[in-house]
Amino acid sequence: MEKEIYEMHASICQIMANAKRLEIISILGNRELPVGELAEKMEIRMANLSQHLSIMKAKGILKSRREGVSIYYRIANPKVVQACKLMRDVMMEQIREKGRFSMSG
Amino acid sequence: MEKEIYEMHASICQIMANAKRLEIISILGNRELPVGELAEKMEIRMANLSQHLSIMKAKGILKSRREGVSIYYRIANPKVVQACKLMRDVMMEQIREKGRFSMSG
DNA sequence: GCCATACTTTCGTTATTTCTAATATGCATA
DNA sequence: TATGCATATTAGAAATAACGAAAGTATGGC
Repeated sequence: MEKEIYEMHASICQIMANAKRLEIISILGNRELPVGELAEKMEIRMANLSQHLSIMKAKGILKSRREGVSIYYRIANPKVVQACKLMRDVMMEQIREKGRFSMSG
Repeated sequence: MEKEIYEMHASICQIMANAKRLEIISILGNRELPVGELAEKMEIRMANLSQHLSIMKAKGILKSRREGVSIYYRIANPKVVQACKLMRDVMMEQIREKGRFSMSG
């Protein structure tokens, strides 16, 4: 059913609908980092970061590997980064065109 | 402030985090359609569709023009369609790789 | 001016998301 | 096996989003 495809599609796009998850994607880029280091860079509580990481991993956006006591996360598919860039472009073009950007609207 | 950029970015990405809005983007593609016709294709109530259209227009994803009594909507920036395609690819690759896709996870 | 059509807005309800705090797990080393 | 460190999970509260129903607005024809 076509509608189910849209549901699945929406559920994966939802990853990018959160500022902290976008920050994770942006910080990780093409390298891998342990959770603690990410938390430090982002200045958020580790429990909260861990929740986001687990959501992103479950959706297949991130992958992780353990090295001793720490767990390294990385982006699973570079297309996610591309898609993010495109949407950022869209936003930037809007800001330029209109001189503003309505977050609430 | 960098954090604000992520908030703005998230708020525009949020458009794609909803099945009906993805369907709107997919149906519109590079043509324009009046609201009634969209509602018919999507099989949803016009009030509900109108709500989605208004959100998308406010975010600059859609543009509209009136022609007599009907209002035609179109996608404002083709990059949105590209971004959608990329995320759909990510999803499809996952389905292929894993033979499954976890929507809830 | 009055009515029909096409669409939009408002409001109340329900569902989903996000966060913090607290608790639990997994691994390494003594 | 006991302890400590890194990370994960759970529960519950607060904020946000989505929907339907009903009322509102704009346009065109009579």
